Amino acid sequence: MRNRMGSPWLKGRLRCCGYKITIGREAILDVISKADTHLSAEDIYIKVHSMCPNIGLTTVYRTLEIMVKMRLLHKFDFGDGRARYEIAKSEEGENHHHHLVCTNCNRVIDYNDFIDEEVRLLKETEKGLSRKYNFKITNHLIQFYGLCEKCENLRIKRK
Amino acid sequence: MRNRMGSPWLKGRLRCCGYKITIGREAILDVISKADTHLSAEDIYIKVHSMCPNIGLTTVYRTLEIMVKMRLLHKFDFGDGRARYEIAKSEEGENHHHHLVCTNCNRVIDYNDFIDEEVRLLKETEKGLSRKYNFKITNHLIQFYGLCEKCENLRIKRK
DNA sequence: CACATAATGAAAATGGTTATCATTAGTATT
DNA sequence: AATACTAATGATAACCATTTTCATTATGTG
Repeated sequence: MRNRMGSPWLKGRLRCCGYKITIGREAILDVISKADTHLSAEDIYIKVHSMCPNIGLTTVYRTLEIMVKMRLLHKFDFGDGRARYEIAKSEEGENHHHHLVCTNCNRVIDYNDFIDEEVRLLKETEKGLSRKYNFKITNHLIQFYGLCEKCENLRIKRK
Repeated sequence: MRNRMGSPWLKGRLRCCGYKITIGREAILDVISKADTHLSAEDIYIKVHSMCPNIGLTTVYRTLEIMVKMRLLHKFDFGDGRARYEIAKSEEGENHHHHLVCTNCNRVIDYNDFIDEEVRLLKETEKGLSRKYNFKITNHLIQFYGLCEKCENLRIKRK
């Protein structure tokens, strides 16, 4: 588990989607799957670049795009002006979580309490929505917004 | 209901938050509350500008920011590279809805089926999360992603 | 009515993301 | 292994939504 470089699993996924297998793609997925926070494209670039200095920011963006499309990654907007990425595990898996986003400092807390019931309800809703709107649902997003402990304490009325 | 310009309600809200009352702010809220789609800052600017030509894009951005902060508006990211805004009605109100977002063409469908049960569960979850993470929750976001009817039909395997 | 200061508009700057294009590197076929 | 076809790449520039700056104007208070 320490080093997934050369993961045959990723190779298979890339190949069967018609994509080529490259060091860059392996390195990028490796970095994201090891991360414990939500990395931005630049965060990922810096980490990947330190291992493979011949991988540019452009490639990072392109790779992120295809991996989101392949549903290997989730892309989030937490309101700080840049996209953030995390590994997409199965929706019932132990890794599945939702987010609490502080609207003041943009801190993000992952939670997986209450997830089971949320997911159960979402599945129901999905079924109904798919039928009614002829919409093929592949993913959902739940986020709560508010003030984290710190920001609530030093709450500022204006600005 | 046709013309809310000069709404004493907005005046009160602005005043009690320490903001001044200006034509621009009234016009901007007026445009958004009459809109039936999710407008971007530029959309709003164009509409407001046609009525009050002396209101600039900068002011629109600044006004949107404070109105989101005052929770008069909700700000959304539907993945097309610009923020979109809608009037924030009460969460139990008849206007409350969630979104279905097409990841291919970025079309957004508002739905309010199943909302009641979703909202009920969210309230529960909120309570638990607030307590556990000491987080003051003010808002939530639920979105489903997938392919709308049209895009699913002309589905393209790659790119 | 005058004053303090918030709000504004025009213009420039910012910064995340995308497009361009010449070069490199996978992969399937010999 | 060598070839050929084409996807992938990196450097650079372009893009474009949003913010910042700053001098000017307008609002609310005393």
